[in-house]
Amino acid sequence: MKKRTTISDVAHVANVSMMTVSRAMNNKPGLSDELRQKILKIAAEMDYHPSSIARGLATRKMTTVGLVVPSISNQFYAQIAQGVEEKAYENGYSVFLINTLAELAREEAAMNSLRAHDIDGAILCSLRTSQKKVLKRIERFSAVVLLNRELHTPLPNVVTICVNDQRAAQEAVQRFLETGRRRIAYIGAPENSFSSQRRLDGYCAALKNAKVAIDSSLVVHIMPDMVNGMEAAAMLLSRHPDIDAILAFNDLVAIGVLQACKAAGKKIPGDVAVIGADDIPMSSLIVPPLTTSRVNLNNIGRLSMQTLLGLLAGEAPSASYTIEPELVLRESG
Amino acid sequence: MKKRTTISDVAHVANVSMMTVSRAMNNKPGLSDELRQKILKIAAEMDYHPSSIARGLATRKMTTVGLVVPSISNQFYAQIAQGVEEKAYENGYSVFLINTLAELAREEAAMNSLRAHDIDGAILCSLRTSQKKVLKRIERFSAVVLLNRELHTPLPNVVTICVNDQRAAQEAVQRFLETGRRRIAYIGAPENSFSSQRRLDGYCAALKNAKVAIDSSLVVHIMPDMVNGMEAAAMLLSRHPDIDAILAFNDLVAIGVLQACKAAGKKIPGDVAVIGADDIPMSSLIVPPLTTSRVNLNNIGRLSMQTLLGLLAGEAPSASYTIEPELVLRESG
DNA sequence: TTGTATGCGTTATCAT
DNA sequence: ATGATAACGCATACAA
Repeated sequence: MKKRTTISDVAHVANVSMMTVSRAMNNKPGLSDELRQKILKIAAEMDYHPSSIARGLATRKMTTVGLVVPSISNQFYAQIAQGVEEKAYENGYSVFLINTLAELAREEAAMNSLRAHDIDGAILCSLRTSQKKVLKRIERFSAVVLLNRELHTPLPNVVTICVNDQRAAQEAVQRFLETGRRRIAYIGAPENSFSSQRRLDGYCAALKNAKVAIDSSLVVHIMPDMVNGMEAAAMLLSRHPDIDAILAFNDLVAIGVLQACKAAGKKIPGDVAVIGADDIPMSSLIVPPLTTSRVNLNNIGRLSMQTLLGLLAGEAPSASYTIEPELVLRESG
Repeated sequence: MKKRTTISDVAHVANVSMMTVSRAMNNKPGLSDELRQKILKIAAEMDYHPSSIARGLATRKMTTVGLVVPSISNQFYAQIAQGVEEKAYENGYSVFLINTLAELAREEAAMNSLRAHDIDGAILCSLRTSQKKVLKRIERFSAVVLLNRELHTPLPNVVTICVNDQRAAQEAVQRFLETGRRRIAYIGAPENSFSSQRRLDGYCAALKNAKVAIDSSLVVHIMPDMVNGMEAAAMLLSRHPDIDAILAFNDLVAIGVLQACKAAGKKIPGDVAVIGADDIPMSSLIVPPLTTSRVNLNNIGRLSMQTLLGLLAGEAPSASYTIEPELVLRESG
């Protein structure tokens, strides 16, 4: 490995002080344009790139941010991550990626790691850590964006961005009701998932509005993926053959549900209507095309990073954003 | 934001020197067990976490690695990233994530950024940068893993890991030939994609072995996603109605192909057989289930990180790995 | 316009 | 076993 070129190396070659090189590199005033150009040229020739850690130590700004997600292999977070990274790149920031697998210990480890790396800000997605502990950790960061996680105590350096899961679920169930369904099941994520909880609230609200009794045996909680969705739906359909609609936590689960319905000989949407959430790319391509609620995840990622940048710049943006999903009516429900 | 607790703060409270605290925190010899415990306890109470950037500046080891991918929203890379991050976490490393969108300028920017951040090593996926420039950049890193990119000049600090795309494609085409197909199309990624190039090589090799003439009008290059796959297949089928098999660059493209076939009234696999690559989760669930070649992407990610760690530890592992995909026969071909 | 001294938080090295 | 000092690479504050 080639040795690092330092500002001192450049200063020597250019026959100036380190400070002059520093000023030239950072586009700061205090030297003639001619000299600046000369230094920049020498730096380029020497392939000099300032050490951001040394700079960070000196300035206490690392131009790095942390992105904490349950799992980057989940398309939901991958698309958000793409948006975050794009916006970060556009603004000269680098991003640390950390997966937590939705485990509390990992979430804590993630926040400690980010702190150790002196990140400027963090985007924390779907945190399951308790309110109290979140507050405890957040006070060590200068700026935080909380995605799909509410915070009861507003803080000046924190913005929350939440998808309106409740409204989306409520609309979906209303759609079921309008098309004559009455035995409506909900396949949610684990109970400590805030998103799933909010979707359950919407589900209950819609049923209550329509004066349809809530049957708790029609509500199940699973780790939300295709296979579990399929199994949960198969179980529900065998125990409750009268089910005529299923609201799924997300599209992955919904696609599993579709498979289970086919296997059980149920026509979709004739016998059972199905609605998912997220509108992942495959949802429009499977048979039947899935009715779902859509949010632009890439935009959410970009918005999150943009908001974080605002916070870092000292702006005082609104303490919370709500992203409104749009119900996409296709054939499954 | 709360002010950072430093080693000096802890030293004061514990009434010892900074060095003693440092030794205690790093489990180094040079102090009684009793004192070590006392210091550790005080550090914990003060919520002291060493600054990795300061430590990095002093030791020139940042315990960070860079992961460069074309796009994290592509499931292929997302799953690899998951494996990389998991293995990194297990070994106390943090990972910088950078998307390049397969753009050369971005790839260069990515490598400069990683260098500026003094990362210990990098995992570079599907790099399109020229051999010469890659060598130029790589010499600044102490360890590099190149994924799905060959390097003609072996270097002591570089390991390449490649999926055997050629063999996989060759096997797929052989399968087509064995089932009587003769008009076999290939829908590949852009021409500067090494993976796609290798798949094309396999495609040609299989045809040559079977003494089937290669018709270049049956080969097209697209940005590999579902929609483009669908459009490319529709175009191919309308121009060449006699096509009886299509090899797709990956499953996403293959799924698009499936849609196009249905729209064109082609039975699968009766009229047209289709084989993809990657075995993404949905491939087994769509109708008809997709024949494809499978590699364990999470494992590849873990292997990459493991290999990088080995390199950093000064081990001299084999200069290259080849991952052998497995043809998964389902119903589409 | 340019340079010097100092500090960021930590560890290596050398001393005690 | 413990501590003092320098150094890592850079920028801030101040001086010239």
